[in-house]
Amino acid sequence: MRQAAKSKNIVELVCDAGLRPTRQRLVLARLLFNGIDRHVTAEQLHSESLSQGNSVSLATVYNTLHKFTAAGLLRELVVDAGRSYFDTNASAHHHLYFEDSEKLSDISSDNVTISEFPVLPDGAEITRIDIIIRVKNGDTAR
Amino acid sequence: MRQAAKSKNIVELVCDAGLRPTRQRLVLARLLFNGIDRHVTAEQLHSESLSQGNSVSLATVYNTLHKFTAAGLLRELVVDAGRSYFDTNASAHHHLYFEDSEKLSDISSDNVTISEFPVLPDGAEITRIDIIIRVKNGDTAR
DNA sequence: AGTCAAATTAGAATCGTTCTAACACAACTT
DNA sequence: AAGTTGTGTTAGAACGATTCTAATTTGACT
Repeated sequence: MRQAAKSKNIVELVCDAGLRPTRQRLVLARLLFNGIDRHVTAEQLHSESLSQGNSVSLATVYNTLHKFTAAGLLRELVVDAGRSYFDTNASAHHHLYFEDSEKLSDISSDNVTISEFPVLPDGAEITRIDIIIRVKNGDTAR
Repeated sequence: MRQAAKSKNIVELVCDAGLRPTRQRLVLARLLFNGIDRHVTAEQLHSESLSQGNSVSLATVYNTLHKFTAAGLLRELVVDAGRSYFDTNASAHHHLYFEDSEKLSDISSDNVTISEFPVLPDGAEITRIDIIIRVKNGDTAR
């Protein structure tokens, strides 16, 4: 369980990921890892940092999201054509997707069990299992 | 089980979907519903019809794929950001995604069981469950 | 044949994302 | 504290998939 709430920890978080703790990365990391799990798009995160007065270019937002993802701090997920969400919960779990509001909510993998696993081709290695339960109507969680 | 192999059936297939059997739609339907389940992108289908001498504009390919999807003949699925696949198997089933070759292969839903279903918010209604098992290495199953 | 809505089209427009190449900065030297 | 070097940031251009627009064509029904 990650609990990177205080600023000092944010610097460590970024450094531990093998990344230089630049102003931009710290701004973004603070927005992302504030203790609450989030599902953000690059554009969202960009406008959040701008509206709080911390200018970061969109290119940097993308670069940083990808670096964080490569470092295992984030998980990228695709739900809709033409838009990526970045999930601050990088551990194994699944998703509920509210089609109306285009919001995501986590499902613990404890709540889902896959039995009778399909046979994989020789040499194949599973990198990830994504389960998305698409829902319409109903309140947006979060 | 759909078995729309012969041309006559193709006309019916399109008409039964409530769509006018135009030349373009028949060309595309013939490519799509030839008896073998396929996972195609719009661009792929477009170039297939061109290379067999049947000109169809890309816009029409998109229009048609969406009409067919709305009619329940196809199922759209997103695996990668920025690209939609259309699956000619519209019934409930799941997918294996070969990251190296960017190909998909079906998994019967009989092979996967979800137990301990998560509790949904009030009023929520499941429209679909997508399970994608991402695989690297291993042969591409067609 | 004539009408009219529906379908098709080329090309422009849009959207999210990535690229480019110039500039700035952090960290390490001395 | 200045110099160097490689890494990070940036604005804006470029990109690829998809959608839109407005004009034209077609199919189906008088």
